[in-house]
Amino acid sequence: MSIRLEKKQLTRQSLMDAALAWVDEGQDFSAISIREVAKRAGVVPTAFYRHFTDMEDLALNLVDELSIALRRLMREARQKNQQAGHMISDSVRLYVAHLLAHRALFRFMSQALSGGSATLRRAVRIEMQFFARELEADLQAMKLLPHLSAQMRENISQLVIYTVAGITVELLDIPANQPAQHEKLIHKTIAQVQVVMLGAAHWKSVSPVQ
Amino acid sequence: MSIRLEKKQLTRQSLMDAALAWVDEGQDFSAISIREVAKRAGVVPTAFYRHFTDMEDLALNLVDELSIALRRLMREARQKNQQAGHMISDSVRLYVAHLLAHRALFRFMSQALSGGSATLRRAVRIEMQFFARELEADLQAMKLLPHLSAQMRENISQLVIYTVAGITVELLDIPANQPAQHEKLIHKTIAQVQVVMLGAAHWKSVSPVQ
DNA sequence: CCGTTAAGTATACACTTGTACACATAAATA
DNA sequence: TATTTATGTGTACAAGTGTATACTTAACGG
Repeated sequence: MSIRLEKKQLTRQSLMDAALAWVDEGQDFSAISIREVAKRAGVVPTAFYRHFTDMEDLALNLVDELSIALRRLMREARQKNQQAGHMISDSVRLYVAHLLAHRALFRFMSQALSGGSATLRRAVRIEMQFFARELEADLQAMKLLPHLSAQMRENISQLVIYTVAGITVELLDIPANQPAQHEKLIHKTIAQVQVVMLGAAHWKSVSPVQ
Repeated sequence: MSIRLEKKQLTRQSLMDAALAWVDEGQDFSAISIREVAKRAGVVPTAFYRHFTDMEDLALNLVDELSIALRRLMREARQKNQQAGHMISDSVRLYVAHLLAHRALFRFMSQALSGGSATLRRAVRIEMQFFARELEADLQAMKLLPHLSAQMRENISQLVIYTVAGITVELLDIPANQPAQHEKLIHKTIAQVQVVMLGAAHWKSVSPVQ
């Protein structure tokens, strides 16, 4: 890459990192200003416009980073869980590890899911849908829940995502130095996902429980 | 109530309504200013301080309104579903009805759950926990899932809440005039809750699915 | 090597923001 | 009825905001 582009990418990343750092401090993404993000990136306010038109524009680029993080997570999960005896608990633990390694990014995600502009919300939603579809594909590949329709399997996958989204919000509010509380949450979530999979295994198109 | 207090409550409510209206327009709660909320309430900026110290203070009072709405929802659910053949689907439908009747309040809730200040997040979380505990109490009263420990029943209740939280975010992004899409989501959610309850019914302390 | 280009700077302007302070006025109280 | 009190007003100011415009200067391409 040319020197000029390289430098450009550098400040661009500084700007995005500055916004993420703000979120990581517990501040709301929608409450940061262009000037503030520029200041923290060590750059003059107007330089911001060389990279993004808007804070929303920057946010959409953060979604791309999120996307990469999620894909990496999935790849790693597939490598580790191929023969699988503790598939669910391993996956949840792996997710939590990634979550803690990218706190700011996941915080941004859960904020953008219900805050932010309509387009931003949509972008995050699409990422989560993609994640759910991949999960469905894995279930199919592993010949799990073969008695269910593909649609129902995707529905189940989405349910698992929602469950995991629940732990996400809770974990992000626990200080990083409280592993005991982390463990509690993890166990709870593992049980929840297991209940979901157990229910799916017994599902027969029309459930006896209504 | 004295005339003075009555008038005070009136402008107080105007301020809270103005903030909710802002959220209902799709704007972020954390992005509204004291001046803006005062303007929309038809009152001078400094009058705001006669009622709230902060926007966060106002937000915490909105949580109280939310709390009332949730309690009303639970009471109604109990009255309607006593003998119950379609308990799950009826409950989900009732929830969606309340959600649509108080769009702004639920939007505020889902924003505050992951956005906002730590205390605000905590306040909303506590409301949801309360909701989950009530659900557990109902399960117990109806002698549903009697083979589970109280803790596991609460865990299941929380799982149901998360599931419903999922539909909440999705529903709020569908224009109000698209009942067909609403129906789709409702059916999906009903199925999800049924899967959860089915899994809970088959749960035997250590799940065969791992 | 030298003119061109584009990333970052400097300055400027019109707004909006939170909040302090002194004030008006209607309700409460004595 | 006279006095006090509290809700809402009007004005003011320093600080922060988005963004337009003209600029420097280092890398690029012929």
